[in-house]
Amino acid sequence: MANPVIRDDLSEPIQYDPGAIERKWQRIWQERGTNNTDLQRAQRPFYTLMMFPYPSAEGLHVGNLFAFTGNDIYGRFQRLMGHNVFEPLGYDAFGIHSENYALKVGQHPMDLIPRNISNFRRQLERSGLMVDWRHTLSTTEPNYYKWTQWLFLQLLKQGLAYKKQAAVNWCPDCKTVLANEQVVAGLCERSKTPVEQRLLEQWFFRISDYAPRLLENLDRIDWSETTKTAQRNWIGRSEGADISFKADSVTGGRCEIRVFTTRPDTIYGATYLVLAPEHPLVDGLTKVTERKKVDAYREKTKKQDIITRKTGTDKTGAFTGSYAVNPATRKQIPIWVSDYVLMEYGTGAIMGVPGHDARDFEFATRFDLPIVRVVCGEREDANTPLTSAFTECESGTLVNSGEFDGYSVDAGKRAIVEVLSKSGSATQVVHFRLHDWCISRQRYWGPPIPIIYCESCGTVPVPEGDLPVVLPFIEDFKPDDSGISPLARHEEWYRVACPKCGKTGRRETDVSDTFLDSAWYFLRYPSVGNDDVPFERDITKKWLPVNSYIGGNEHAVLHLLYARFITMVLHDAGMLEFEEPFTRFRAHGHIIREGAKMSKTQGNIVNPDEYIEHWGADAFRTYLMFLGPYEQGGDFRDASISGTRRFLDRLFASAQGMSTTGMPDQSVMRKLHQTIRKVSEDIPRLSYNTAVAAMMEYMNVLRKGERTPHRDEVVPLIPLVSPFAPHIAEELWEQAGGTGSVFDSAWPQFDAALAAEDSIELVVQVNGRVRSRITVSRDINEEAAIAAALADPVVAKFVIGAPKKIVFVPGRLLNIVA
RNA sequence: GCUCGGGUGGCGAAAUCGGUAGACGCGAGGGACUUAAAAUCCCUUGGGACAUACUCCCAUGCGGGUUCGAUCCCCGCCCCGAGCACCA
Repeated sequence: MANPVIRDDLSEPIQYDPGAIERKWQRIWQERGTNNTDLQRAQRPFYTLMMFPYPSAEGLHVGNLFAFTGNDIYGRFQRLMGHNVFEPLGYDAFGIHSENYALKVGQHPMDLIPRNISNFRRQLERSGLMVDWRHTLSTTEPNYYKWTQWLFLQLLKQGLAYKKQAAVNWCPDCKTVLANEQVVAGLCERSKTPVEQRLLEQWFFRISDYAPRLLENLDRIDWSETTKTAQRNWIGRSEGADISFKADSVTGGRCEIRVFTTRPDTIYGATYLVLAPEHPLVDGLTKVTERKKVDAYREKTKKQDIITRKTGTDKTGAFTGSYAVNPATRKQIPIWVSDYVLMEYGTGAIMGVPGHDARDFEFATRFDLPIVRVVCGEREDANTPLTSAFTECESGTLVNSGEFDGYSVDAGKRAIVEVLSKSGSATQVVHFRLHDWCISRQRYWGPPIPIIYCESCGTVPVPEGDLPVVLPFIEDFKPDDSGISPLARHEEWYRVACPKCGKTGRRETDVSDTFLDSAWYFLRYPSVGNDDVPFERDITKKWLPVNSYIGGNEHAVLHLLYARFITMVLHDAGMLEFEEPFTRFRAHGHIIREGAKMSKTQGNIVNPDEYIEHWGADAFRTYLMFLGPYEQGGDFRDASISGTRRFLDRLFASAQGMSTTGMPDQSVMRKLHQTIRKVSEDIPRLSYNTAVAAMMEYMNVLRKGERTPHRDEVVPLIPLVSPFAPHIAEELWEQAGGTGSVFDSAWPQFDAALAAEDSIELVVQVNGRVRSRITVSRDINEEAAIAAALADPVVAKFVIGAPKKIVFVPGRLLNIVA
């Protein structure tokens, strides 16, 4: 054990040299394996996870570092609290982003990505994260995506993967399929060309089967409320009824049109029906006289791209010439076709209730269809004309609704469905807006979907023993006008023997969505190194679910939902004991710079290397955590970093000249324990900015006046700052004679008795306005407080006559109402 | 349009349960040290009134309300950010 450093000559202060200290400790951590976790022998496992980055060519973004540092602090804190913390980090390196960049710079992603990863690794190590690098991974490694392909086969086995025709976004200029995220206002993000729609055969996962569970479980997990809300909205549960309308088909015979509505109470106001243009019943319902118009309309809407259709507001449509019977009114109502009804949602057909739905009102006005009031509020009656749709239902009462007149909206819903269900024309149902997950990508840079098509055997899964289906190195990976994957140009790759019959088959040439790579990576980390299984049973049981997950809220409805879905599927297959992967999730905020968004084009991106070089990683980390509330983000201002650096300078200086004799100052010790309490409370709730502020405050107290701080006043501060500034903490810990790593020491114990103040400042208000502050004993009672307050001349001045009322908040405030 | 955040000094921000508005930091001003500068250290710093002090008034996007007391709760608006968007 080293002796505490005691120096006589303080005139030449030892300079704090972050560069040297950080290099030294990063080397020692590496040599001693300080950041490695013994996963097998850990007694109190704590898995802390951050969303893994996409390793871009530009290098680590300061936003990544902001996120990672917040996670690292939490992990280091848990370690000091006695947990065995596992903090892995890997790379999400497949995907269109990497591919487009590779195309732009004319290099191959297989060359580019390893270079980017090693640059990222260098930057991440430099920033002092407590990452166990023995467990890193990249989604692009065959020994990782082997298991991504395996996962696909498991879903296929469970009947949760299927193939169907679906529309994709197509950019005619880039000659490529685009992800939805790359279509901005109907235009290709890169070339600004209008995006077209193409119909292609695609693989889907039945995530919509899991909608009820994905929704219900949200009540049981400790996640940021904003994230849960986003998922709830995305899953979009709607309670209502499917109602059947009968109509005569043009080919003779009756047919039944099922519509979905959340407002069965308004059925007496349903004056027409609308089918989506793709609805299978449209053909059979279109009269000869109308066929031309209807066909033309369907053709027109088919050509329209997804975006125009979604954002267009002017209602269009065509009349089929047929009529259906409203089961409530028994009246004949016309059947229309319009693209404001979506085939993908509900039953692809609706009943038009123009009086009580804004869109139906617009449609009925446009095509002169009857508008009937069937609900009125407190100020209307059955005959009050409608100038817009009346959608208020809280206070609504049914009118013009036959036997249901006078019912409230809620009672009407129940009663009408009940009556109609007796004749079999209504069923209570729940619909979700969550669609199945399309995982096919007609691109190169992803894991090939492990399927072989055979003329005699059909769709054949690649046997698990043959995995991985290795992504071949090809030069011409640029997508072309054909709308098929670049891999489809390589017969030598896709032409293979059918695993079942041995005849010539053809590989699936699409690759899977990047989001599938990231939907299970947290299961892999603990088992990295074992290539025989995707995740080891025992180690998974010990380490999962993830204790703490931190990431950006932009993934609230994509990655976070997919990861939950995949976990549930594996749970149902008996491979996992839990069905929710992340016990606690917190969304971090985003940082901007000098009030503006950071962007490449604006040239205002913070390069972490330069800042770390200049200020040191510790000061940079501490500043990132100090600049704003972690869960809300903040404004990165270059001029402000000096403040956190100064704090570390002072900390370093204070630790150089500590006195080891005599007793510590009592009021300093009181402040110290108040600081311990504050920091211990702030870190778990990710209130890092206030934790740093509290330590700065303590530093100000410690340095007040011309005194040499006592060892006992300084040493407990070292573990306290260590999560934020790990290198300087290790250095000071060593200097102070600590054994081993500071991270294997203990978090300082808060002593309530030491922190307690004897006297307090009691705020005295008169009529709710602060008039004075008096110093009194901590446990002063009401009478004594009143007496002391009235003795104050300023208070006395405002209290005229006997007080009407006294409000006394012990230890805080006294309010005299005069 | 809907949903979720947010709006507080010159700036980044605090205020954990309805109880001292502006902690902490930056910047700015003044001072000490220095031949000088940097660094460091000390003091001041929301706005206004008063010669000064004591003190008082105003102030948390805007307008109301509840309360002894509102940055915080309620009602009605405005603005900024993010996400979703014809979801019946």
